[in-house]
Amino acid sequence: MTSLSIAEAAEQTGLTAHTLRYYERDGLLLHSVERASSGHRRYTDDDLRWIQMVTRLRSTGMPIRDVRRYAALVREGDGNEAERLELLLAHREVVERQLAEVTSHLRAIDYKIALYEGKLAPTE
Amino acid sequence: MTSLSIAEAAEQTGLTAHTLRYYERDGLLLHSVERASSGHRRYTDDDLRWIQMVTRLRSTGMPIRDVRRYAALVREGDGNEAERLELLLAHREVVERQLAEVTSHLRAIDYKIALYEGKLAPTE
DNA sequence: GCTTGACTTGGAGTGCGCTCCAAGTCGGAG
DNA sequence: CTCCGACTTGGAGCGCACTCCAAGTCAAGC
Repeated sequence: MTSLSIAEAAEQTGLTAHTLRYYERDGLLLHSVERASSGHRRYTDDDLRWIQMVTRLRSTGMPIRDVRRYAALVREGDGNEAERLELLLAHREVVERQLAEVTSHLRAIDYKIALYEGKLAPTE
Repeated sequence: MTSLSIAEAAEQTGLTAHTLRYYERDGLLLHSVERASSGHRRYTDDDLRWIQMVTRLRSTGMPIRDVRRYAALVREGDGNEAERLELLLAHREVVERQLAEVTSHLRAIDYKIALYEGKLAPTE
């Protein structure tokens, strides 16, 4: 089991050290990250795996507040899987609606782009 | 040519009256909206069409600042189509990268969802 | 033993995109 | 003439998600 400094964890996860501390403070992680005798954080593989899940939720647009709720459910342990599932399904719906909206707006923008390209090609 | 009050324009565009004023102040519109003798804004069809384009750019994630740049180019009139095209193409790239990222993260979340569903179905 | 560099903390600051407030104006209904 | 409701303005405030700062600690190298 490797154990990484905050800088290494930042590199691995694509987050900044600032953000890693912020997530921990804000209750997005399952528990406080272990410390070396120096007091420096040491990230385990499990930590990184969870942070990856957090990153997935965040970069699909889930608000910090909801990630915290999800983390709290997982922290509680077995017995609330239905609730976790509900939360994920609700999020999934939001994301899909959003994807559809962005896609349709992008098509309209593509149409505009085609106009400009058509306008550019013939005229000198 | 119809001409709408700010409340009606808000309803039509899905924005709030606050946001419509804010966009105008911030230079996202092509020109100041016309006024009735009372001083109240009157939105024309052209205004609404442009606001729709702004909405498309915004809801695909283009920052206000870039929408303002695009509006400035259009305001300038003929001659900078290449620049407008460049801006739209750059935006398009960003959006597509983002769509791809969100989609792939969503797949990972779907996998998690499947786990929970599988866990729920068999056990009682 | 001193310096260096990577870390620690609480708390303040930032950027974005609205969102709202207070005070005022206007046109029309009663 | 008075009231109402829809609007006007400049400017303040807000929520979100970081992002940074100052001051301090620690381990290792010279």
